[in-house]
Amino acid sequence: MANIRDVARHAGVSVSSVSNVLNGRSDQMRLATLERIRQAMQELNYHPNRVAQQLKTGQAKMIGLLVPSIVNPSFAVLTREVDRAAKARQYRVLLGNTYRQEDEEQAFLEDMFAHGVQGVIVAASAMERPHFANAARLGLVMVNYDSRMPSDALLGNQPFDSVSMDNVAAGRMAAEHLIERGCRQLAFVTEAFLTISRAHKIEGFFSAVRDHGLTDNARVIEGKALAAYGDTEMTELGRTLAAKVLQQAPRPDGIVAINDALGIGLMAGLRDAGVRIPQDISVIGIDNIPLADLVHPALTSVMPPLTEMVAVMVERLLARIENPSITPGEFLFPPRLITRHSVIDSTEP
Amino acid sequence: MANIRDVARHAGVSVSSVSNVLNGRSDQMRLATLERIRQAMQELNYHPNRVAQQLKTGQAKMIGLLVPSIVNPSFAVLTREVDRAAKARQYRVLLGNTYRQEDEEQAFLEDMFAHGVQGVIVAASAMERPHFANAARLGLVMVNYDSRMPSDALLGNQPFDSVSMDNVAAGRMAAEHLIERGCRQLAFVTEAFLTISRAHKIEGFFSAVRDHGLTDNARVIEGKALAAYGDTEMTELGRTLAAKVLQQAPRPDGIVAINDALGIGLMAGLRDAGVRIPQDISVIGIDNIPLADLVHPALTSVMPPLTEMVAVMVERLLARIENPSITPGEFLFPPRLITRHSVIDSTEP
DNA sequence: TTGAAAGCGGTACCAG
DNA sequence: CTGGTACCGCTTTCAA
Repeated sequence: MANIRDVARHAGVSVSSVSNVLNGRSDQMRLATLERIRQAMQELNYHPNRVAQQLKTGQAKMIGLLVPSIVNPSFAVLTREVDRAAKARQYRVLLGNTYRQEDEEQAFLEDMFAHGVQGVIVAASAMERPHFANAARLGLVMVNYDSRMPSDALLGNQPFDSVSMDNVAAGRMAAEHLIERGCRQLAFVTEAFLTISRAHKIEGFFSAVRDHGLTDNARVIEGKALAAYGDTEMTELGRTLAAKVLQQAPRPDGIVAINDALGIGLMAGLRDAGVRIPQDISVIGIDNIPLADLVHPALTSVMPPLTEMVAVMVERLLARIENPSITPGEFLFPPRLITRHSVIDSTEP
Repeated sequence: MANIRDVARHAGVSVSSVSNVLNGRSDQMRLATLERIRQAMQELNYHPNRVAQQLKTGQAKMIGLLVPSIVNPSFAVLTREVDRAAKARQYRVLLGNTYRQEDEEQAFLEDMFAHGVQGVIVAASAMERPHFANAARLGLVMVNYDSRMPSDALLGNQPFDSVSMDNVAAGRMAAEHLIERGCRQLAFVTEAFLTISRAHKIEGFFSAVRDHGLTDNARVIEGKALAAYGDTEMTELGRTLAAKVLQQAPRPDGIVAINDALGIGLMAGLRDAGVRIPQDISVIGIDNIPLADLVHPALTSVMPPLTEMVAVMVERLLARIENPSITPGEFLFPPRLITRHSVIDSTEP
């Protein structure tokens, strides 16, 4: 591995000159010198040592990505997008699975400091935990994805950016789709633990229901999952909640599931009970995980515009690393409806 | 961020002493000094700068993980296990999605050098591509997971470790399970592109078939996927191949799918054609992705003992970084059968 | 326009 | 047992 001195010697110039071309300050340089340096780099197959650069400049060219579990397809897709966006700007991704555990999160943040990583994307974590605020105070730039803040009291003076789908709109969009397709007895099925994004989805759901004068026919059905980070648990919960749905009188004919995994479990549970989907009951999810396409009937879902969201997250992260005085902001993205086959189409025979 | 000099000053000792306790060379040290240093570290909330350590020692405390696509659940699970194993040894994981593209792989390897990463786990890639051998020559330690070598001619003098499930045994185990459960018309359904692991699975399949005198009733059914790295593609291929399966005469009553994703698509396609699973046709996959549990009927599958395999991969990686003279080896792991509900149980009524 | 040299935060050798 | 110091590879003044 050749180093900058080798290149300088080989080109018969000083180290500084090589450093200058490395950093794009070759405008004032004599062309012949520039050429000689370029040549030398080529011939020695020189690649600057990022570690040394980093030690000197404090710039890591790495961003951290903290996810509850990479095995959850939503986060796998997020990770791919982040990797893509980072690569486009010559950054690499340091991944951490924290299973929503405080000690893992804490350890991950400490490692980010130790590795000189200045920016981290934090997905779906309880950002009110003190170690996040603490890390922010110590200069770590963070962008939150799909916040789980328990209250929005803090919004506006958070120490990090927040990028989410407009969950109120998503809840409304889901409910409205069901209503449009002719459903009149609506239910919102969810995990009992209330996060801000869940509260927003429910809020949107009820706002649509209200607009259509269906308030008396709408309700929330909830149950408690054993663990909240896997999809298996969500699916199991959905399956369990099928019974609860069928106990309702009058029985719902349209259901919004808080996320696709739960919706898929719910469909399985309903089917086991002899219910036909969508003929007897329509189901719509929120998330649009790849699995939605593979079940039968394929699950209609409301999806976040992930690529755009990730672009903004990475952009903000790098901008705020550059210029720490930028005030953190909140970014909301409109959801999109992906129509598949789990919602009845009354226009068809 | 306090540095080692701050600690030394605070404790009234020299930098070297602090460095010594940092590196566990405190045995010869006066206890009082040790204590003072410990105290100082505490009080200043000192965390050694890994970047500086790395520049000095060349040790990165990071390992690279190259996967075709993190969105493929098999690789997501692999990634989680690698992250776990790495964490247990105080390492972090640098992730790269390369979509099996040469330029992406090449760029990833170069970045590993630039970041001072000395060990990389390479999953399911075409290891005969020259940039891998080249990276090995330049000192990068690699462990291959689930090799895609087109021929085993090179085995034994490869520049990297190779860790795989015993694919012959896996193919045999799958076929034997079907036969035991009463299937007599067997088919092996696969993607047409032949990798070594695929060839081995097919070999195992036929060896079981032969042992039971069923050779005349067994065949391979294959199709070409548009892209080979995603699961969506595999699932689509499976769906497509359902028609081909149903054209066979006599119709198969037991199918081994080259991987779970394809098996899941196949089940979807068969179901759409009115075939009941497992009553009409049994399906068994190879992989055991989390999805297998979420579809209906849940997919019986042959699984690699992933946790053990990852433990070996990480162990070998770190051992060979420590001592580059260790000869690369090949490690084969026996598969396990995970019984679910996609294979008929003739013992039940 | 180019070069010399200090220093980023550690490590490790050698002296005392 | 502890301290002084050269050095890892690069960036960045400051001088020439």
